This record gives sequence, structure tokens and C-alpha cells, in this order.
Amino acid sequence: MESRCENCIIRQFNSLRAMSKEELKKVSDSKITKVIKKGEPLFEEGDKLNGVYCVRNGVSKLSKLSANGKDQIVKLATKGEVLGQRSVISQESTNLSAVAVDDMEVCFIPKESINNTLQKNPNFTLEVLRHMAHDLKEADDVIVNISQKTVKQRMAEAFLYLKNNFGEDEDGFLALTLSREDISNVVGTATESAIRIISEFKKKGLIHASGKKIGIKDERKLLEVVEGF
Amino acid sequence: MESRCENCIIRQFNSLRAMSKEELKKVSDSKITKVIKKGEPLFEEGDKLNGVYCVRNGVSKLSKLSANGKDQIVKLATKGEVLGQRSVISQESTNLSAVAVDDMEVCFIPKESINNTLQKNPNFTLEVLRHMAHDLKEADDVIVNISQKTVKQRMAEAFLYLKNNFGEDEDGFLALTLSREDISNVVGTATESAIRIISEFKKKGLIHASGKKIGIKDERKLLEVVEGF
DNA sequence: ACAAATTACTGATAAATATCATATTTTTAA
DNA sequence: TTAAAAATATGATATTTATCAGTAATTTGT
Repeated sequence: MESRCENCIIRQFNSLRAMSKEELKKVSDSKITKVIKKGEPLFEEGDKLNGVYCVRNGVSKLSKLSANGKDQIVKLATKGEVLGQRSVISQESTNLSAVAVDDMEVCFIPKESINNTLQKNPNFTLEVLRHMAHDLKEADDVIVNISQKTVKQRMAEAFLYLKNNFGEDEDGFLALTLSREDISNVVGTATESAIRIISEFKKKGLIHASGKKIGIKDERKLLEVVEGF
Repeated sequence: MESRCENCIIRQFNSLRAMSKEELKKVSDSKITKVIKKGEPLFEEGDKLNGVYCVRNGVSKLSKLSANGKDQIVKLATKGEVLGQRSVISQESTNLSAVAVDDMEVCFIPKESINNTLQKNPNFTLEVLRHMAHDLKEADDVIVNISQKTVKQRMAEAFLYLKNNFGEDEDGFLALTLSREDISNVVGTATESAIRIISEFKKKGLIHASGKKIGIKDERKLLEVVEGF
């Protein structure tokens, strides 16, 4: 495992690349590398975060619990993404829970290093800002999708999203395997409805499945479903 | 009308307050004050923005058109808010349209002033970042609301939101008057459904209405509806 | 002030989706 | 390994919401 932030490849993918040598050294000296097992939380809704988590490996679901007890997954974060930024920046407790979907390896970076750099290095702040602008745009898209598309359309979209963002394994299955419940929480529907649509997609030859694993069989048709045909 | 940014009260409400005297002077010299009539657009989805709009008066709806031709209103922006920031920051064309809901008065600030300050003044960048962090948190809340609450719950929530954010006039009506269609686009439902629920709320004494104007009659009961009772 | 256009409203019905019940399969832990 | 637990699957049904059709009220432009 690479232990010096200066040499960490992951850094290339996120805002940390805008840090100066000295800043990076401080981060490196104060960071703590952690292994999070599948199903374990990085943090929970309402926690006050004392730092951010830089994902080195694995995938985390960011979700928010609703009054009726269902989780809505707002984002799936993978290698190179930094979690908890918003909470640290706004100095509020976090509004999302982060739970490992895979076994994960993350670096915890205390907020002091972050805040210090935010105040002194405009390039870094601007990098973070650009990232957040992007996240906000994505969030707006999710809002429009959820409110204007049918569950079936969103299910099809979710599978394409999973392929595009997490890829496929050698057998043609989606590299990120989610439980049916997680899928339903991404899409924002009842688990039974998600399962029903998976069955339908299987019958129609849009996807194939083996246990939890799901593979995309006919991307074109899946895209047609998204478009509403 | 106040013509010098340095003296503009609106500035107190937004990130511009973190600008230095000189930066503010530049902004002031390059800004253009515009009057936008109710129903007119500030900008449209897909436009490349050459600057941001600082709202001095009136309200703008930020919306995104979906494939089926319905608008989803993602945010209602009022006095003190700055529109188009995200687009300018990420140097992409905007993903939202901004249309005046009221008669508006806005200052257009060319992107050069903004970008320049973003690169040189960490305090300003941090201010903008904090704002965006807040917007992102709100967007996450909207996602959870839309996917987990019923239309009726969201309608009740919308009225409370309108009261809390835009206040009431002397006769006890919501200060911001929206068309039924706009309300349905905020809530993310069919216009007829929104109208039906308004009728129901009227019958049950939760709200009262006179033409377009809607007033909150029983806030407690409205809150109960939001909570699902 | 008035005709035209838009917006608001209501009912009937269809479609989408959630919920409940229960069976089957898969995973987990002793 | 096996019993228990959890996840997946499917049918029946209820509920929610959208759509279509049509009328009434309001707003707009001349």
C-alpha cells in the first residue's frame, strides 16, 4: 500500500492534485488509512465529521433515510472521490450516510488540513468548487429524472449508469453488484417493483442475471426504454 | 436605484461580500443592470453564460425541461441570490433555464470579474463554495422528498416552503403567487393533480385561496400532512 | 369593453406503482 | 452441514397518480 500522499495515484482523480508540496506533506502526515468491510458505515447521517474520506478502493453508497424508513441512495462514490467534503466545508453535521457496498480502502484526512488549504490555496478551493458544481448539476438531473420518468425508465437508466461508471467483469456482468434493495434505493422505488422490472427486462432479453449479478445484454433496447419507447 | 456595487445592500446576502474593495470596483464598473419582465427568460437551458446574474428584486424559477415536455422547477431564487454561477465555474453551458416569476431587477456581472476573483481571492472562492455546498444539500433533500413522499405530502411541503422563504402579504396570502402549473412543476406532478389537491386542502381548511392567491390557514395540519398523517 | 386565449377546475377512466401475502432461493452462522 | 435468517421472486389487490375530455373562470391584447 502506498503510504505517501505525494505518490498516491488516486490523487490524480480529485481536488488534492491542486495542493502544494508542503500542503500535501501535511495531509500525508495526518491522514489515517482505513479498511472498511462491505456493509460497514464510513459515517452516518447526522454525524459531525472531523475530516473527509478519500476513496482508494471499493464503492460507497451515500444515502438519506426518509420518514417511512426507506433509504434513498443519492450517489455511488468510487475510487478517487472524496466523501464528507460538504459537511466539512459548511461546518454542519452530514445529511447523508456513507456505507461500503464493497470492501473499501479509504484515507481519512482531518479537517484541519483541508480547511487550512481551503483558506490559503485558491487553486485548491477552485478545484473543490468545480467538483461541487459538477455534483450539483448531477443532482439536478436526478431530480428531473425521478420526477419525470417512470420507474421502468429509471431502472433501465440505472443499469446503463452502472455499466458506464463501474464497468463490466470478464463474464459480461456489471462490475458493481448491488442487492435488489440497493437497486430499488438508487431508483427510488419499492424493492418488489424493482425485482418485477428486472424479471421483465430478463424476459425481454435486455439483461441477463445470475444470482445477484446482472449483465447488460441489449444496450440499444435498454436505451430505448430510457427514451420511453 | 443604487448603481455602485460597493453600496449595494443585496451584496450582504451573497458571496460578493467577500470581495475586496478593488475587486468590487471592477465588478461595479463592468456590471449591467437589467429589468426582466414577468415571464421573460434570464437565460435558457443550453446557453453559454458570459456572466452571472445577481438578483436585486423579484423571483426567478430555475427549471429543466424533461423529454416529455414538462418543466421541473429545481429552485426558486430571490433577492440576494446569484444565478449562473455553476455554469461559469464549470465553464459549461447551463443545464437550467431561468425565467422571471415576478418582474425582476438583476445585475449582470461578466464572468471575467468572477473568474479573476475566484483565482485570486480564496475567501471569495470559499464563500461561493459554502453556498454551493448548501445548494447541494438542498438538492439531496429534494431528491429524497420526491422519491419518498406522496404528491399530497410534497404539496403541503411546498406551501410551507413558500411561506417560510417568501413570506405572506398583509392579507395573509403567500407573497409569492405561482400559477397552478408552476406549483405542479415545483412539486413534480401533473397540473390537474396539483389542482385537485389544492381543492382538497381548501375543503379541509388547510389553505384558502382567492384566484391565484393562496394563503395558509392551518399550518399545524399542513405539517401533519407533510409528516404523513 | 370584449373576443380570444389562457388558466383553473372537475369527472371519468386508465395506467403506474405500492403493499400485502406467500413461496422459493440464497446466504449466514452455529 | 444444516437450521435459521435473509434476499429474491411472483401473484393478487389496493392505492396513487396521470391522462383525457370537457366546462367554467380569468387574463390578455386590442
